[in-house]
Amino acid sequence: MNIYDIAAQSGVSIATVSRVLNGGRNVSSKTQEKVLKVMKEQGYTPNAFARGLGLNTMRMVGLLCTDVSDTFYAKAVSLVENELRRNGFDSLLCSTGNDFAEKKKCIDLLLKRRVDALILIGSAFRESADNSHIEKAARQIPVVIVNGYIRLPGVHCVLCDEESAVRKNVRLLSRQGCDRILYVYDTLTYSGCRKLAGYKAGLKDEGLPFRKELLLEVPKSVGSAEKAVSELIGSGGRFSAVLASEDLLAIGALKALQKAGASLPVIGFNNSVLAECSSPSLTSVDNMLETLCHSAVGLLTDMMNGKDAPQKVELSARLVERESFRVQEKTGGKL
Amino acid sequence: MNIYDIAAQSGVSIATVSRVLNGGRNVSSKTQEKVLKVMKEQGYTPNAFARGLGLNTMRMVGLLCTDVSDTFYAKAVSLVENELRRNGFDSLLCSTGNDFAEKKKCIDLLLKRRVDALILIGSAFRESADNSHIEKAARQIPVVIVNGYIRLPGVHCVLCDEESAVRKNVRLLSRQGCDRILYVYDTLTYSGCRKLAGYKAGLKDEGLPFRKELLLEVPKSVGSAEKAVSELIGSGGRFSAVLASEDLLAIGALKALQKAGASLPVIGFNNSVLAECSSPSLTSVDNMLETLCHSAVGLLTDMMNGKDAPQKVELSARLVERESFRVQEKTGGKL
DNA sequence: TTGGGCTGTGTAAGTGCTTACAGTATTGGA
DNA sequence: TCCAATACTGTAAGCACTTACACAGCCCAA
Repeated sequence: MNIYDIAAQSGVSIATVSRVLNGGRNVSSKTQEKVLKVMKEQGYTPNAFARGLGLNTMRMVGLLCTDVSDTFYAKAVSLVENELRRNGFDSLLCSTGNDFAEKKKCIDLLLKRRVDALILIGSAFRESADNSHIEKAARQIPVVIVNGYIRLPGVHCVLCDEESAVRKNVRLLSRQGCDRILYVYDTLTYSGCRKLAGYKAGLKDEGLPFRKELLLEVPKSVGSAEKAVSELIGSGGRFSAVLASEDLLAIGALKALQKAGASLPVIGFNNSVLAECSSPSLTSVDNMLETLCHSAVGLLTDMMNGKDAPQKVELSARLVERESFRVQEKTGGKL
Repeated sequence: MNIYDIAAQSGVSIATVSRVLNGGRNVSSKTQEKVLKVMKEQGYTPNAFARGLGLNTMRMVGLLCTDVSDTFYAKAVSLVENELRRNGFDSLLCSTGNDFAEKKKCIDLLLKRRVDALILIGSAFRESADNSHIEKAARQIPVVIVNGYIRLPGVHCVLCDEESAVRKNVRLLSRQGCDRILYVYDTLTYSGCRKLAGYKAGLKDEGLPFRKELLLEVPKSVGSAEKAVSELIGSGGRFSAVLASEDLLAIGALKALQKAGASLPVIGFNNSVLAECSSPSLTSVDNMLETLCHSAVGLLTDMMNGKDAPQKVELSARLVERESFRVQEKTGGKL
């Protein structure tokens, strides 16, 4: 069943059928109706590959994501996918894990698929790393990074000012009298570096000394954060509040504190579902993921339509206060 | 840059180049090397659309998922995508939400894209619903449902025996002396119905009466479950344990209990990250998602290779005990 | 020396669509 | 009544690949 069959049965040429397929411009409404009717009767579906070959696009966008099973990235993928579909694009998903080589391979894979654009979601990018594969992609198609930043020609970035967010948090805690703020973090991606910078800047703002022993780098899981914080407490580490680069880590810290019978302000990051799940529920930074994803797709479609788009879009974050912020007021810090 | 250019520069015909592209059978190793070298030099990438047209496949699989931002589904998508990629297939993702029409539209979309197979993930299927679109898909390509079940020709299902799991949980709680077990659930998908059936069967096993007032249907969120359970407690509802169809709901219940100053055994379902995040951490049913996803892709590839595959694969679930199961022992139920 | 089988290669006919260009019919104004 | 403009429609040439089939060259057994 192809365009020739439809043409024959409609008594028109394949060109006319094709025109109907592509919106029916330059086709009399009578002819169009006739052709559409035959198509429907025959249950005809145009061959997407042939179409792709002719139009040189299948309206697909590649989504490269570090880990879809991560709550935060999953949300981003969901938002982006929906927005793309609303714009007539389907999403080819690659969830790569943190492995650099795997990411590279996936970008190649997506380019081979001839996707129309690429969206990189929290892909643990660092400016310092070898980003030649991204550069290569950007030479061919529009590339947008969600919640990350690399300064490269043709690579557009949509992110929120996480540095300021953390900085503000430090200030908040300091003004509440917390002078020893523990910072728990995982991988130092671009985002990770910015947050750490915010932590340091916040300390400086408040005239607090930066102490190496209040930095805790751990793998990204509740368990590892809990263990690390417990150990710190066990070995006599003293701190009066906890800031984390990720809700998961904040929750781990919260658990460690609970076990130690302590109750300190804890602030997470990403404002994921997890924040609602912990007890006490977790105060967290909302990095405006909805808006980010919306803008990302907006940028992309603009670029695909030949308009030019800003190289960097940066939003402000928003603190969502929950119980973990107020605990100190009730019970007093104990560490 | 196309196959003609490569052929010309290699001094061979396009047929030979094509053969090299497709594995190099019937090509002398000398010729193959020569062609590969030219390809590399020229940075040649074969056109995927033309390839798709010729081979009638682009090695893509459609992933239809109710909601990728849901922790459980996200994990499934991640596992499936990885496994597919390992088998040389890319994943076209559609996250539809619960809307029936949207799902239908997405299946059509994916069929139009000429995907090689379809994987339906937790797509809230009901046997009773109109599944004609799925049936239609199954007539064209292999279809596998992960964690759901519909009895339809050509539709293969991979799931775990959730009914038995819940039934066993009821028994466990009953043997601990809990005679009024609250069941909190959300949508009655196939999976949802099976779990509810397990609850009822478990009660019967233990000679406990089924009480309508111990059923709580709520939207799938922490907040709604918390609210509903709080209200139940407030209005004098009495129960001695909580079973939930979903970790989110279990956590909501846990929070309501905490607020009421009560401590009862609570068991969730899915064994998601959330279970580790709550305090007390949540005992939950592991429905073997890794194995399910692995088998699903196995089935699919078998089917695509013309082998026949079982219509239904059913695994046993596994209870993962955490703190929320043991609370009663420490503090005694209070409701 | 011949012929059959094998290996490697090329020719050409698909694969199903888009679209530039040409051509026909129709309309309206002069 | 005629001509130009307009509105449709068709022809045919892409698009970049795959692969059936033919064939050339080679080896080896008869």
